[in-house]
Amino acid sequence: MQNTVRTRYAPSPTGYMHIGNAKAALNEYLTAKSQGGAFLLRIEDTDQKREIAGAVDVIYKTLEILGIKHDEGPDIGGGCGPYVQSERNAKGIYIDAALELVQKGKAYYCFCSRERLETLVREGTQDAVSYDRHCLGLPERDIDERIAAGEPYVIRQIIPEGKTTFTDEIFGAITVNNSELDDQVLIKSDGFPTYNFANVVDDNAMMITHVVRGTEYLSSTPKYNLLYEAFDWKIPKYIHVPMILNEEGKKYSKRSGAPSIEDMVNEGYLPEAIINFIALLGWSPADNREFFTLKELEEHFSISGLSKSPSVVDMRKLQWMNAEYFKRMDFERFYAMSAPIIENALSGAKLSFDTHKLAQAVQSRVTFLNEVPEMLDFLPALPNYDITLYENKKQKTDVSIALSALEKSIQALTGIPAAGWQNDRLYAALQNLAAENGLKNSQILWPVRIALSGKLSTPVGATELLELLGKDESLVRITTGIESLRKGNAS
RNA sequence: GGCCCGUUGGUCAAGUGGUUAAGACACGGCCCUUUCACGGCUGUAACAGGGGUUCGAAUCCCCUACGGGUCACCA
Repeated sequence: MQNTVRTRYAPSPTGYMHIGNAKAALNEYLTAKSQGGAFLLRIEDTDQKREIAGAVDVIYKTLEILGIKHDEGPDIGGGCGPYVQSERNAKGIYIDAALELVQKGKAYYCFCSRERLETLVREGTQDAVSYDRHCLGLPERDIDERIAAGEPYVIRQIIPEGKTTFTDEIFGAITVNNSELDDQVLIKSDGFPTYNFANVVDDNAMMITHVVRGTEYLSSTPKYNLLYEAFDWKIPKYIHVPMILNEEGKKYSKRSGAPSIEDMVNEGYLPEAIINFIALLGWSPADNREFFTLKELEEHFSISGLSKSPSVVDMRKLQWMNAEYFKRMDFERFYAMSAPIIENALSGAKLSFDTHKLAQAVQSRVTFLNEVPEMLDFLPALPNYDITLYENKKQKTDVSIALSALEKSIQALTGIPAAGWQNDRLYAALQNLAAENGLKNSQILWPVRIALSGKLSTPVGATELLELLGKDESLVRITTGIESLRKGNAS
């Protein structure tokens, strides 16, 4: 197949990956995969000062967690390697490219010191600096001598006069006056290429067809075009996607305390929920559907669904989605994930509980797995609780109703043999009890549930709790409840 | 400050000249074998403002406001 779509995620190894970074990778990935293309990973480590040890491994690991697989990259190779810019630089790829432009008269050596550069101020502004082409047109002999003498230099591209227009797949045609642009540095004095330059050289070498990146690159895109034009290379399609903002409306970033994907997963966010959630940020499917696996996204993603304006991350919606993913998960998988937690939470208990039943009870009401221990903490031992829990306006119960409800319940329950201690039968018995006494179901069931759990909320209802705790323990707890209600009433 | 981009409810968003301006999260109410939840039903809530163009504008044009991005030997 010719003209296959090729995209790349090209991070700098400067630390962990957060939602914003993951979204960037996902955009590249989906753009390729939705069109049957290839997705590659390239490491852009041209700034040695900012590099952080181990960051590349974090990138591999995060992408793996999320299920975003690259087809080519430093770890798996491919036809366009190496895929790490420092390695490419060692092979002279960038300097050769820059020299090619010097040869063509489209770039030049510049020996200006940083001190001199700082004295340059763009007219009409306070702080923007513009290079004055001081070194343009130096005699070749001078250049050779100064280089031979070891004087540091950079290589700059000559920005031609006129205007530059590029077309973005989302924003359309954008035109900028070249006078806005500086003679950009291609090769830094440390011999490394600048980001922009390396990016263009590599995207060309790696046959990247679609450049997907954040809108913060919109205003530097003319520089990219000028580079492609200077080399007479084919310009890729540009797709500038809106940025991801945090709750304060600022760019989602490490600086503002964005958590890493790894941390989020450790806290209990499911990778598939994260993927689903971030996919819907700044993009919407043609049919307004909300739930997608990564595979489904690959089929449904389309550039036309991308929006122009930035979107704010709403963690509550992510949490909702996480809970949805637990609910929709098949039980076997949920059981495998939750059973160890349930068993650990109950490890000190004298009673034994049916882990299977507890897992079922908990599955539909959990947002994070680490909530499970707290949900079940009343099972091993009845906690101390305040008798005000028995008061519930909506259920029309108060302390005195609760007391008589419990007294009547304990009689009715005592009569049920341990062998028939099952939810259906228990429910029927308590329902009868309510009917006989002219009470609402909830006026019996609420107090019973409180007495059994000592908590306002439990993962299961009153009669299921009875079954779970067993006859003996249930009667003990209800008796305890009666006693505390009597005391409370008396005082 | 120059240049570039954006602006539909608190948030995500549909919508591309004619709609009662979808849907989701969150929030409120009601219903349900009881709590929390699930589920079902339902409510509050939006086209930044002003001018045009048009029979008709969230949709097209202009201006203003606000927000963001960018102007590096950082990526």
